[in-house]
Amino acid sequence: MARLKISFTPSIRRLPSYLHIIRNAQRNSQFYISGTVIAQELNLEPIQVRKDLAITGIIGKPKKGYPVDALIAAVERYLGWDEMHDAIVVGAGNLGSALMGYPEFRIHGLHIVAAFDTDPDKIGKKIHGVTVLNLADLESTIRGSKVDYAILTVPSPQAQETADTLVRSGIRAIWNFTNAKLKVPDDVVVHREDLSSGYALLSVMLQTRKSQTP
Amino acid sequence: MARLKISFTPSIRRLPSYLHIIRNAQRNSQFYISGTVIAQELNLEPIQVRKDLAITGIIGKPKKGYPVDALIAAVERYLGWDEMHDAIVVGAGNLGSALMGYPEFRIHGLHIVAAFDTDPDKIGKKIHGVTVLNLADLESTIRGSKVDYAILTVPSPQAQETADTLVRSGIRAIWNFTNAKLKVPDDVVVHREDLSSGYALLSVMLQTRKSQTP
DNA sequence: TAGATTGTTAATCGATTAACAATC
DNA sequence: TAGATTGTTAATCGATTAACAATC
Repeated sequence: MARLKISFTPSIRRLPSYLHIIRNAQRNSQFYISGTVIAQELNLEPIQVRKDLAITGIIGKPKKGYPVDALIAAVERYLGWDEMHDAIVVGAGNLGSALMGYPEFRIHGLHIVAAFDTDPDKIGKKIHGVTVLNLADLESTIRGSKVDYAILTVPSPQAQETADTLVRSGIRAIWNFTNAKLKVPDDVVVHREDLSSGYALLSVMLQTRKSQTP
Repeated sequence: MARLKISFTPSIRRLPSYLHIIRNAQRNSQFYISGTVIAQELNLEPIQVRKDLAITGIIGKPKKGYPVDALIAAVERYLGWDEMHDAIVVGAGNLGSALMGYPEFRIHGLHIVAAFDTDPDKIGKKIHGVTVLNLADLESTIRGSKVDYAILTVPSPQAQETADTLVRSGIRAIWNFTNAKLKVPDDVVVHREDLSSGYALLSVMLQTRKSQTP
């Protein structure tokens, strides 16, 4: 079970932040934006921004910076955000519901077409415009469709079982918000989003900062 | 505006996952757990797990592994999760509401004592057991209290303004779920949680995997 | 005992940062 | 033109991995 190793992981993770700033520049009718400016907005080093943007293939102009429209296109292209991808939310609980209503996903090409849950009170209802279907019907509904992404927000103990169903249904990518480490075939990609890890970092930062202020 | 640099950032981010596995071992009445076993569960290298656990100060026993109870205590201690910390949620929208109902936070010492919003329909109501108060009253309510954390889930355009209020109110740590890069004094720590960065990674993984399957 | 696992010290790897020539 | 900014090549830094003696 060899896991896929992605090069430039930290750079890829920074690209969405850059994109946000570049889009703001576009909204302000700027034609060029320099790596220096992007770096300033994010408290990063300009050289890091330039290196990161280089992986998208964009070519900047000395003295002016990067052409805004072309840069947005290059970043979106690199991230695969230039095309719409259908997604389903599996588990229409608190977090799943919040993600259905998260407007930014649409901007990034993620189109949530349905949600699935086992709760009879939720099945048939709409949450943030997304219809909740019976989880038991997942395979028959999704199989053969062009849904690429599953956003997995079921309770952790059900995560593996649900992931198995997703794989059988032809899902290619699972965004795993549960605590479970999922076992999936090699041609299915999984990214686990761990909210606790960010909290751990903040917690250690707070302790460090506290002890520095005597 | 020097930003705090935390050493061992990747290690700290992995600790919550370890903790989850070690807790399971405890539930199964195991007295010892080896780094090898933890590594297997998470598809990591055993040496990485040992190095990570070493920063918590725990001492293992050759052949047996780490004593489960002591290991949990050491990790929690290191993360500052051995004591309860009061937190507020600022912005009781979809995401904010979901986080109020996220049961894992309590296990990790995070106690959400109140939420704040500007929406008159929400003020006075309870969401997942948490009372929503008027955002206008934030400073007077929080000032002088022992609330350490603010979970910031307001719309991005209001983020900086709200953060300023939080700082004036004596908040020490901000968990920033908005797109805004916050400007805060040096004695306030901020961690920005960027859901888009995880999605970017998954998206690039999907493309890479696709192109490998011809 | 034999062998699994630890912790330490060293080697490797990859990401960040620095230096600087090219250029608009 | 002068100077800001790019892209490239090299140096540094930190994290991961390897090797291995110690040990229960």
